Amino acid sequence: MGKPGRPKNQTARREALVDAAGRAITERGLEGLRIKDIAAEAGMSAGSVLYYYPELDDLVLEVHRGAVERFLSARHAVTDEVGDPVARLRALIASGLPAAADDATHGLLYELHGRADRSAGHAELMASLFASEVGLYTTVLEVGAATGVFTLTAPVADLARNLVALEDGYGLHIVSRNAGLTRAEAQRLIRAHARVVTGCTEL
Amino acid sequence: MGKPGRPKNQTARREALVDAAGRAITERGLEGLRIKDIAAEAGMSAGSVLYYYPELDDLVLEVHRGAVERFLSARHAVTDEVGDPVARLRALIASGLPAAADDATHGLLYELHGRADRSAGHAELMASLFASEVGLYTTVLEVGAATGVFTLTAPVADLARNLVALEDGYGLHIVSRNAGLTRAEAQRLIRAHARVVTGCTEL
DNA sequence: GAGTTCTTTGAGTCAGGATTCAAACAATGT
DNA sequence: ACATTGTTTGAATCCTGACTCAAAGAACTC
Repeated sequence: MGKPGRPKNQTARREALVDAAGRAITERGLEGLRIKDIAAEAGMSAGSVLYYYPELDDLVLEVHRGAVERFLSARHAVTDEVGDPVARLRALIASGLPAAADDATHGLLYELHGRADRSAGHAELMASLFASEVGLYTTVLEVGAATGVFTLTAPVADLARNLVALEDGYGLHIVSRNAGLTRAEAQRLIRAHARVVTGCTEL
Repeated sequence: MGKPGRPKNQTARREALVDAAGRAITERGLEGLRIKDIAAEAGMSAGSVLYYYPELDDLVLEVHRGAVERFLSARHAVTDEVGDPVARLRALIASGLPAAADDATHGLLYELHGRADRSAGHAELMASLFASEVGLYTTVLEVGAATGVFTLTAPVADLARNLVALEDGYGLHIVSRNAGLTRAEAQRLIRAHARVVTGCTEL
């Protein structure tokens, strides 16, 4: 029937599996994750999934790692495009909110973050993501302050963390389909906050 | 063996089940929820659980509803104790953060909020909780502004929402065991923010 | 081109948990 | 006391999905 054999190299197949698992999770959620679905999504058999990932948790952790990585490099890319601190900060804020309730990346991230309270690995990833995001805001704020465009009202580390926390809070509500809170509104609110704490009216 | 019969009234048993399910969820998580566990926790048989809740989702939704209710009335109680707007705002902030990583109520809430993206019922509860919390902050801020203790830097509705979003964002990291962020630190950061936007230095 | 190794498959087994259900019995009414 | 109805149980059944494994076959070696 099928076609047993020896088709590909290991790393490529693993990537395919991580990819497939990511899709499966966004579709049915972590709770509804079945290795059969992963296999189907990757176009292989259930046996192969176990062959590469005897411990399913490892696969899920890999999905998380990948999502964090992609998300961060996307944000880096977005902010590196412009030099002006004001435009940068704006871009940073925009890139931190889910595009819509069904934003795939954010959906994945929040779903996987939910594992953090029971899994050290996921907790670590979540914490490192937070730290990196704080880092992004920190540098942008510092550049702005050095240029004189921003007048910071508090230690830059504090401001950066609050901005990330705001993102996370609003992001959570957006992916959760809170009807009283659109993405545009959240963006406006975060910007308003940024305007106050940087003393920069043209934000 | 056991003792079949007709022991109690319906509403009491349902409450017991909701209670038991809540405990089961905090222990093993939503994903590991087994009706056997609920039954054991409630001191009855699996059959009885199905008798009262043929649809398990209804039970979980009830747990969510209960958690939101308790959480809100606790926060109301805390802020109603004091009259001074400054003390009130402080108390409100303190009551919005998880006591620790294993805070039962917050754990439950975040776990259940995670369902919101797939279940309209849970989404509604989450949204209504958000709205209520915004309401709490709104009144405190308004009173403070009227008294002259606060000088608001933006529409009160905006400030209130940002405060709740901050709580949610930091709360998420606290229950997720983010090692780089203690409850005390989060509280300090939110207060610092509040100080800036209310222009109230003694916060 | 025969042997070796690595991959893949799918059928089969196994375990765990949901669901069903008949029996048992308490409460309540008559 | 008897009948009726509402609750409870646990054993039996059914289902789903994880996991096993022997067979098949590709790639690679020499």
